Amino acid sequence: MPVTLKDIAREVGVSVTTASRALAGYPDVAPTTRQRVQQVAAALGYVPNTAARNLQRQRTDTLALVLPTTADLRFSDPFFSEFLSGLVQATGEAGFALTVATGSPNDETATYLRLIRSRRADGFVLVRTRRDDRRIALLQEAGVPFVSFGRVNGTPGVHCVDEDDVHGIHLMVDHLAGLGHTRIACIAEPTRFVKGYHRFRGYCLGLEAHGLSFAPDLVVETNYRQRSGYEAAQQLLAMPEPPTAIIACNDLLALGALSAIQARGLQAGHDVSVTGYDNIPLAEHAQPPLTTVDQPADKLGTLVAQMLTSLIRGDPVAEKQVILQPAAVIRQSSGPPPRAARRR
Amino acid sequence: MPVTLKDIAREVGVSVTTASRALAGYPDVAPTTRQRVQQVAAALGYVPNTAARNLQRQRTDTLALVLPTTADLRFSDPFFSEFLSGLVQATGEAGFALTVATGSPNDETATYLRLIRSRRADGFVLVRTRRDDRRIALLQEAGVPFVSFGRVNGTPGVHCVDEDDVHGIHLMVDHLAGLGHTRIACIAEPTRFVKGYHRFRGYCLGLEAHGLSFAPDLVVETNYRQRSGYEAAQQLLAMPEPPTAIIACNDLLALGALSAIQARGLQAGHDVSVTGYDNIPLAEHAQPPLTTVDQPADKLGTLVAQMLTSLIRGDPVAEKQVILQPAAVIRQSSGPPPRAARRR
DNA sequence: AAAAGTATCCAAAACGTTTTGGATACGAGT
DNA sequence: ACTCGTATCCAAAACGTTTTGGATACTTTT
Repeated sequence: MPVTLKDIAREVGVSVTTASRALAGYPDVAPTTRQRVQQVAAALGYVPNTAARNLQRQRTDTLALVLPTTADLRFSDPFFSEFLSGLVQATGEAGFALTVATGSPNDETATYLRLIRSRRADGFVLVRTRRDDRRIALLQEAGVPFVSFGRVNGTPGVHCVDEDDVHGIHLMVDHLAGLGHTRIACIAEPTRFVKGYHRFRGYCLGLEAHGLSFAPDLVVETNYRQRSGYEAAQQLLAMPEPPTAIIACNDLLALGALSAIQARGLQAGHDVSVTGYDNIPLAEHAQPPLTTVDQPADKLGTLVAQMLTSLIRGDPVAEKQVILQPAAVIRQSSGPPPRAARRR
Repeated sequence: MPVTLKDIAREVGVSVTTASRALAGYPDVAPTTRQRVQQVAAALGYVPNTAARNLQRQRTDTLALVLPTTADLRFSDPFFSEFLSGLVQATGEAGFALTVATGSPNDETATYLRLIRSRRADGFVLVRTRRDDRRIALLQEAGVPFVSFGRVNGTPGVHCVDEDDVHGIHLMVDHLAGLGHTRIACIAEPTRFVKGYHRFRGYCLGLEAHGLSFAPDLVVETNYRQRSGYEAAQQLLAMPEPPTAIIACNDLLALGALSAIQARGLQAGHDVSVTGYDNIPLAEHAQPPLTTVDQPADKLGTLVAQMLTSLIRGDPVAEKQVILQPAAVIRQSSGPPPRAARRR
């Protein structure tokens, strides 16, 4: 039922070769012939069979994204869906398709190997990159192009897109220290992930820059979920000498922290300051509106897609590492420390 | 570089046919031969070339999902990312791949036609289904299997998965009416979408069931964004005789409404009640925690994937329409109307 | 008039898999 | 000795496209 090149060739009275070359724009086909071929192709609604084309061309014009799916890293982050949105959009605009697969972390290598060997995709998008990430060596050895969302430092020559998380959190420390806070806690993402690690480092470096001492009990390393932010904040607030400010390493954690603060009868932004990271749409409408660091999710997705498709095409890629500079978004969840705390 | 059947055949000293049939489990290959083939295949890390296999089999074992991307329908809904998570997971478990494309609404038909004609996918997942949806006729005519998330009533024989939105919103009306509210507003999603339409109908039917009159000025039809919920609530609260309860047709809208209420110095759940829909993870940690209707996003995604893969395989599908029954989740954003209002 | 160039076309091969339709060899049944 | 079944194998075709390496006819140059 589907119309093939053969149908067009028959209809026009020309060979399959000529039909193919006419549509592909080769110069060795007469203008009138080309026109007739194009006309018939359009009339019949011809679209090349992807499998046949992929087989012959030895490429698929497809990017692959493997979603990390584990119980504790649930995939409900609004940041991620905007990232995906940008990724899909730019992928399509570059004439590529995107296939999304899933692989549990235990057979992660197998998932990637299968995708590579089956030639299902020409390149890979890496997300949730870890500091020691087996996927990188795997893809490099296989010689498959890939772009990581999240900096990769150890290995040279890795293409990646990221925002400067260290600087981003540093901005929050600057902001809070500037307001007079001295006991600043941190609800950290897992530091085995590069972004979580850099955010935590930004916290440490920020404290140092302001001459504040690092107190291990003011740091709670947790996962990405809002509930964890809630629990971590509860724990921090229950301390004998609780922090006056909490830097949460993403907005969901921060929203959880806000919730914990209010559940305790305290006023966020007054009794305790809270900051987040990502500036998801919800942050603006939180109660109180959340001070955070802007991370333009869909733009980052777009950049990843553009870099990866360029890489695959062999187009020159200006920068191997594109690191966006973050901007602070100051809202009402942060304010000066309460007087009682200031007196200490 | 990639290892093919030919490599295995040469290594084992057998024909390509036999190698293929050995791996495919045909009975006409000697046990010892099969074993050697399997062994060599495993040793060489053989994975069939997808393009070649698809071309020959005339199917792709792939599902397609076209993301709706427009300015006002931004794709940052946490509900959706969980839906996608379930979809991807179940798709993979069924041995299918998922390709995600994007199509602006103006060339939507073209996007689908291209995907169909290029034989890129064996079936389609429809989301954001509209009441009058051209995609349905298109896919039916093309004879391509598809499953819609969101009921499709007009056309018979359409496979779909949904939650009973009418009933879900009805539950919220019941709840609010039971608390004594009589002026119940509605912030509706666009009613050209089936789910938005059914939710709005649930509101109307609910009012009717409780003998409450329908007031057009208590209804604001908007889009899916939180900001819109904020603005709609502002508008409702600015009325000379504002509603005592607001039914928002999804959680993001509800969160926006909560925000507007607090910005006005009112207390949600006390001065004005608010309910949402979807029970996204954020709802539980909102301030105050949001009364809403549970819609298990990842389960719905899973169901869609399972139904669609069964459909493609030709397996029997028990029910063409799987409609989950919703459950109310009562939290603190809803309470009895303030006394001043009750007196009226 | 022959040679060289140019414009236009196409048959056949190739991509890697699965399927079709036998072929071969061997032992059992007559 | 001959047929018949059975177990095991494989050459060739097919899927639909792109690419290779000419072929043909016509025009221009020498």
